[in-house]
Amino acid sequence: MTPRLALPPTFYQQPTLQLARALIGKRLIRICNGVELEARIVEVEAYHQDGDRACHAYAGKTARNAAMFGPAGHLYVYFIYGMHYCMNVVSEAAGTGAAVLIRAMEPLSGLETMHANRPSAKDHYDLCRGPAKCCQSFAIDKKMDGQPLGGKNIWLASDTSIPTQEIREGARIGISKSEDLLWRFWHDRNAYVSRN
DNA sequence: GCTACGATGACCT
DNA sequence: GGTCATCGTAGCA
Repeated sequence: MTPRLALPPTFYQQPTLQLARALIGKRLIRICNGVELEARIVEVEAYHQDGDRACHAYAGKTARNAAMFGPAGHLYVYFIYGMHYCMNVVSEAAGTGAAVLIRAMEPLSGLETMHANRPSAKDHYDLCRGPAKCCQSFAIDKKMDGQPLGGKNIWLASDTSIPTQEIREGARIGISKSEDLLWRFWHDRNAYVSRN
């Protein structure tokens, strides 16, 4: 079994696009009702206030996106479509609005609890195959907004060795602005990715 | 105060 | 591939 050690704060200080790539293969670990949930990240999208009109921080800081302007390595969790939550890893120095959206993960352990958290999932592939599904399986909502990764309830741990050449990049999904930016990164031909 | 809409998912055809 | 549930924000009056 791979180590459970949290990644150091310096990991989150790399530029947003670089961090987005680096997040592919990392493991997200969360303690939920005493059960350890673990999954590896297989799909992400980067968002940055500078020149990215799809970024929630593009128009400046508000109560909703405040966590994006906070220190790197914290969570930005937002509510969308009246019923879903999505989680981001905050990047860049405090004062800059940028983050990486976790779009899909491959469940590794605690699958029983994930299914309990997300009853509509028909199989383990469907537990974390989409940003809102990740939050549902991991029981992440607004209460986690602004929380640090590396605390005792939730943290990121080292790689599950995905070769760099297996990481693909392309246009982000579900946005209607700045669609030209190729800021989505995913593990090629991975069945847990929302779209290949 | 009012209103449009969104970094989605479930279900239908 | 299409529809729609459901509500917090932001933008505007």
